[in-house]
Order: sequence, then structure tokens, then C-alpha cells
Amino acid sequence: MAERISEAEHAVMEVLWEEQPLTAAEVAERASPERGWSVHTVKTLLSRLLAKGAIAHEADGRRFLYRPAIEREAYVGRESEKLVDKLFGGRVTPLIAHLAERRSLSPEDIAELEALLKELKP
Amino acid sequence: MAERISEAEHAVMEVLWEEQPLTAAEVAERASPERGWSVHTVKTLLSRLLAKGAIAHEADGRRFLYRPAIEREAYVGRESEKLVDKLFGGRVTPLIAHLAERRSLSPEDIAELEALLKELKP
DNA sequence: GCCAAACGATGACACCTGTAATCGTAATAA
DNA sequence: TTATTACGATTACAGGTGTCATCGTTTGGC
Repeated sequence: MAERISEAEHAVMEVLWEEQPLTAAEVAERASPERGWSVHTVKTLLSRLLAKGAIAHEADGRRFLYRPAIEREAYVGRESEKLVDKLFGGRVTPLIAHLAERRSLSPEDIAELEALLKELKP
Repeated sequence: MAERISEAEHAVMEVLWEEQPLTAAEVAERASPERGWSVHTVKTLLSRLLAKGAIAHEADGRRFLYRPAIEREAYVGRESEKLVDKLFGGRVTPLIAHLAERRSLSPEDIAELEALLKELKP
């Protein structure tokens, strides 16, 4: 469950986080517009995610219904932490500084962040 | 130069960003404590980084001196953006919210962020 | 001048990833 | 009841990645 999820696998996870449970065909349908995958490809990705324990399936007649076995919240939290650790020694501020520089934050962004900070203060 | 840099390659880049230029042996020396790499491994990684254009080398007698060809700033900026785009639809605030939740921000972190926001405001 | 050490270049190899196709079987349509 | 279709399971295969070893050559020590 702490297994690494690849780029393509992540795209499948996003589909399932969006709507759930889904059959393999449905996942393919929803994922294909952007990725142009064959249904075979999607099935392979689903198998790998199953093996990693990132999703679960239950039988529905002859086919399976798939659903996420890990929460998106947990996943994005872990990934964010990994990036901050890897690139910024665990410090959040330089991350924000970088993002602010590269894509200027809108006044709304800034207001949001200020509100968030206010909440975080004791 | 916009080539993907792998995990192991990134570790080599960090060594070179820290100190530069270095010979292959020196890179291995500095990288090995944490990774336990053989010098062969490091040389392979250097070759691949060269091929990708992420580093450059100049002859120093019979060996090479390696140095980064891309700036750390640019790299971490790109990587941060990729994460924000992939996981948060490009929005910074939810990223911070996640990080704040998972590893509580210290009062210093919060102060830093506040200072940063103040600077960003017109 | 010769031998060992040191280099870069090249090769190796297993595992992961992206992207399918094929196989065997079960269900469905006719 | 048989032919087709729809599934999951299995197999495939090239390119990337992590991790080294070997080859051929240069050079520094003696």
C-alpha cells in the first residue's frame, strides 16, 4: 500500500477517485479521452494497482468493480511531503517562494493563504 | 535539457550543485555515504546525465571534471510546478493545507510564510 | 622502460513502466 | 445449441532505471 504508483497508474487512480466503483471498461472510457489508451492498457494498469494494493475489486457477475483502496488525501499528502523533503529539506517556505516566483500568485491565492495561516496560528 | 531526471540521477545532481566541478571519483565519494554506490554506478549516472544534457564535462588531463548544466533553481521550480499541476490542479493553497496538516508547521514556518506573503502583496 | 593503477567507454542484467495482443472461458444471442 | 462476444489472465516487448563489471588505454611509480 506504500508501493510506488507510476504516472500512468496515477491517471487511473484519478478516474477511480472521481467515480467509484467502476468496471475496467468504464475506467478505460473515462481515461481514454486524454490518454488515448486501449482497454487492454487500462486493464494492465488495473492489475498492477491491484497487486500493489492501491485499489480493490469485487466481483459483479463475471466482471469486476474496481474502487480505490487508498484515499486521495493520503496519497497527495505523501507525494507532497516527498517533494518537500527531496527538494527543500522539508521546509515549506522555499517551496512556496518558488511557486510564487514561477507562476505569480493571484490576490485570491494570497488571500487564501493568509486565511489558512490565520487558522493555523494558535 | 528538459529530459526527465531519475531519482538516482537527481542524487548525483545534488552533489554537483553542492560543489563543482568534481571528478567522477569525487562525486562517488560524496554520494556514497548515503547511497552506498560503487564508483561504477556513479559513472553510469554521470554518463546518462551527460547524454541528457543535465551536466557538462571538461577534460582535466586524462579525466573529466563535471559540473551542472542546469540550475538547481530551475529544476526545483519545474518539479514543484509539476506536482502542483498533477495533484492540485495548479492551486497552491491546497498543497500548503496538506503539508500543514501532515507535518504541523512550526511558528517559525508560519512567520516565514506570512513574511513571504507580505512581500508578494502589491 | 615496465607494471600496476586509474580512467572512460562499453556491456550487462534484472526490474519497472507504458502499451498492447493473445488465450481460455463464460455468457449471451440467435 | 452453437457461434460470437465480453471478460479476466497471461504473455509480450521496447525503453527507462538501478546497479555493476569488463575492456582497452593511458600514465605515474619505480
